[in-house]
Amino acid sequence: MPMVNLKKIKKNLRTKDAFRSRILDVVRGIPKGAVLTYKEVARLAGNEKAARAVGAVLRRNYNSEIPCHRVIKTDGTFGGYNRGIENKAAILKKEGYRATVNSL
DNA sequence: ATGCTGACGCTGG
DNA sequence: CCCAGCGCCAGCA
Repeated sequence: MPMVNLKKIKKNLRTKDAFRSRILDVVRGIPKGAVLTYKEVARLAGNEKAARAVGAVLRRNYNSEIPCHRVIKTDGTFGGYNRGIENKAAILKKEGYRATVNSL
């Protein structure tokens, strides 16, 4: 049973891997009825300039525990969705989202 | 290592 | 209002 390699863990914190998990963490925390923009998620994940990368990560994520349908564009449009853009719109409507949660 | 691509964002025209 | 041009970053060939 090897003990945890702190060095490696620490290094991971500033790696793309970490960035990715932070994104997922953030998205996982979006409450029902609310939505965040890609930019917001990027900021909460540590890099405001990485909005585009956020999309890239979410696009490749298929974990149903992650409500990636609650992430939309800054201009208010939906953006894309793995399981069908229509589905995304439908779900959001059903959840009755109001505005973006900038205060997180 | 290098070059494209894309669920983005902002500035102009 | 619509669109092209740039900048940005991670993912992948």
